[in-house]
Amino acid sequence: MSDTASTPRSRAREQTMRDIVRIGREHLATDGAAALSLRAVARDLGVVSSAVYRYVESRDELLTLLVIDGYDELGNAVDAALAGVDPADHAARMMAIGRSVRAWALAEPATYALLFGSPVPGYEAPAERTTGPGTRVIGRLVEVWEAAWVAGAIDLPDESVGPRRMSRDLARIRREMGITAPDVVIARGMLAWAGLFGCTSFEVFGQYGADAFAEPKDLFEHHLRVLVATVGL
Amino acid sequence: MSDTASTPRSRAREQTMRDIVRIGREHLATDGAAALSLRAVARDLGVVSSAVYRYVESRDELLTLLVIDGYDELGNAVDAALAGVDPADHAARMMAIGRSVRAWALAEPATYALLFGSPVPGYEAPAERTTGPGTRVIGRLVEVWEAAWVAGAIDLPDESVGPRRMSRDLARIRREMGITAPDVVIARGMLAWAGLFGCTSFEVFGQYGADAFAEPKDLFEHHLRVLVATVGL
DNA sequence: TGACGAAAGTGAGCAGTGCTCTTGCTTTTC
DNA sequence: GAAAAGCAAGAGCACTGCTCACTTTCGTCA
Repeated sequence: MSDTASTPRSRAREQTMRDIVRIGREHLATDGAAALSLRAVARDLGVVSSAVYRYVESRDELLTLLVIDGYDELGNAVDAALAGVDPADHAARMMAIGRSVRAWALAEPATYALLFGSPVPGYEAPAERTTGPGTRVIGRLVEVWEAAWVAGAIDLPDESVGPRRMSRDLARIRREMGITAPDVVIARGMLAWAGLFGCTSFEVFGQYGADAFAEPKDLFEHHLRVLVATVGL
Repeated sequence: MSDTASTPRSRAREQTMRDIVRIGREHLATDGAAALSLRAVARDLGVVSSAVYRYVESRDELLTLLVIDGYDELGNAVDAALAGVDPADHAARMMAIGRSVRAWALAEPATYALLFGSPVPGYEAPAERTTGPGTRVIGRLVEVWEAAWVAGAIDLPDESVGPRRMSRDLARIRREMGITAPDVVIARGMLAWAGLFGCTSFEVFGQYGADAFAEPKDLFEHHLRVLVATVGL
């Protein structure tokens, strides 16, 4: 691709791109998404503001780069956490995913907010560039659930989860993701997914109240255990 | 208080305040929180920008007014939904709360994002003015759980939910809220609360994917049922 | 009734923002 | 070595939050 060209100019260009993303991440962490300013990035880069537009089309484009960067980092954190867990211990794997999501969110609250908080007004992440890295976490979760289902480790009542039109949607999802787990596993898995991010968001965004808990991790661990049970593990 | 004074001038002032909040809400709905501009509000109000500062201290102050307004509206929506439900049918009451939260969030996504999404950068809602209206929904939920507990309608294992320090925190919460339900009810209730907002946020913020479900309400209903079961109802 | 004083509204101005465009300069390529 | 492409600069436009000196309006009280 472009990095094989490696002319001096293209190498300088890529270095500048990396610098821009790096400085953008710093500003994101310190000032938040809406305060992200291309002019400020340009100042830190030691360059006049208009020069940045040679590299980044717009402020929204920079946000998109940071979104992709954030999804990648979160995905790497989850993968790293999974590396040390027995592939056959499905509950432990789901717990590891949950813990690593929470830990990463607390470590990078601004980036977490950019990915999972309210959308930045007037900005919409271009799906074709963000859905790939954006689905890594749920992808890993689905892998765990599917493996557990195949291994017969999921204990759930074989209940109907909704009207037929919903089963059709779930069947399509099953087909697209190439899994075999039944409706109830997928539906409850999505609840666990939303619950995981609900708990994480409440903690990161301070919805529980300033210091209601001396050790919020205790509460999260309990919630995570219940969520694991919710999917029948 | 001040509305009893009712001098002509104070009445005009209050009307202007209402207009500012109304226009602010309109802009919030159409453009989002970060795009909320005092100058634009002033234009719609038919007044020069600096005049608005006679009524509102700053842009953040306006955001605070909108936050309070939003919490009030959500609280009213929940109360209205509860009005028609049998007080003894605890599960139905919890379902009603959940449905009304979701419905209001879908009807007012921008306000919902302001309340429960990522915090607006550089802005922090002053707790002393927002915690009151901000706790109405969780307050109603706690009422339902407590009533169900007292009525013996909650079926949960009497399990330990975490280390002793967590029980201390839960005991403090129990005391402050004047309830009697045990740790597991409170802890699982908080999970249900976070789960409710996790599901709602995923739907409002489009995390499920553009149109993965023909009728997202089906999925939400299923999730709500599971959440109700999570608290033992 | 008329004068006074407080409140409301004005407009200029500062510092910041995103973004565009022209103008020079440097590097790559032919 | 000349042409083409890439890069940085700086001016400029329209917008933002917010302040301040100023004028107008209006309620109250003598």
